[in-house]
Amino acid sequence: MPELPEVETLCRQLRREIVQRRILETVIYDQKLEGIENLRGRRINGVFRRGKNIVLLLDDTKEVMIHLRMTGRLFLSPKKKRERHTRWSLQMENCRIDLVDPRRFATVKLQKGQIGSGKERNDLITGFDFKKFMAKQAPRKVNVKMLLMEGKAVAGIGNIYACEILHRAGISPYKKSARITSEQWKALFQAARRILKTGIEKRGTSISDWRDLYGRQGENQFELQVYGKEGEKCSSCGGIISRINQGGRSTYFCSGCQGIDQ
DNA sequence: AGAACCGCCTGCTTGC
DNA sequence: TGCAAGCAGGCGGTTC
Repeated sequence: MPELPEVETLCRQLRREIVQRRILETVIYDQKLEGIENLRGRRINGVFRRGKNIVLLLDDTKEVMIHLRMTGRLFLSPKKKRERHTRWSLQMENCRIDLVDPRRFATVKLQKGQIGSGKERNDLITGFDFKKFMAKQAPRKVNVKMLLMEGKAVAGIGNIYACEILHRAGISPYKKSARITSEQWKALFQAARRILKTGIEKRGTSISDWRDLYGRQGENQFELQVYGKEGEKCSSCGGIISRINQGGRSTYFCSGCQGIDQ
């Protein structure tokens, strides 16, 4: 599932391919996406990431915001036939970019440009306001795992990276946010930055169907310590990794390294 | 207001 | 082998 490192990977690759290029045509293949205006004739002035959104800045002050949700992928498709489950297509003057999404959760929105409104400062890679986090988010009653996955609290973190971050930080997923000290939060965010940066360097986690713009697998799946490893031995302490359910989602953790803290 | 839950989707895995 | 049930999960919306 595309999380911050996967989306960042796509943004970097897209930047190389389509910035300053003109759009010849956009095509909708899924009724769910009907209503997206045809962007014919506009130029792409920039590509950047906002949380897990990919933002294409257009030359008319508007922007296209793409969210891949779970199974969405963007492929550079030189001349090939459309892949199965192609939902939307961006025909550029130099290439074609296809949005492929088997489960149809992905969204594409055309909206007024919000550049300069990146005031949230809740992104651990592009700018994080620790004081604001400590004031607004840290005192909450939700457990730390679910807080990490809330886009408004911390941008871009989904299930895989949340599990990996907590393992690296040595914090139990059960731990209530309000019971974590400022020092512990600092250490947690330091661990988070390391995990996310490695994810970006490895071009994402291809544990199931993630592929980059060129259809290549990432390599971060080889870095995972707990996610998807129920019953396996923890590489740090030799304990057995467990899987629990939190908010309807699987959490993987090592009680040896992270404690129980229910 | 904040926390918890629901529904959107489809392909793959599991169990009988 | 075949078919149904179970599972995966981000996030906006709804309910408690």
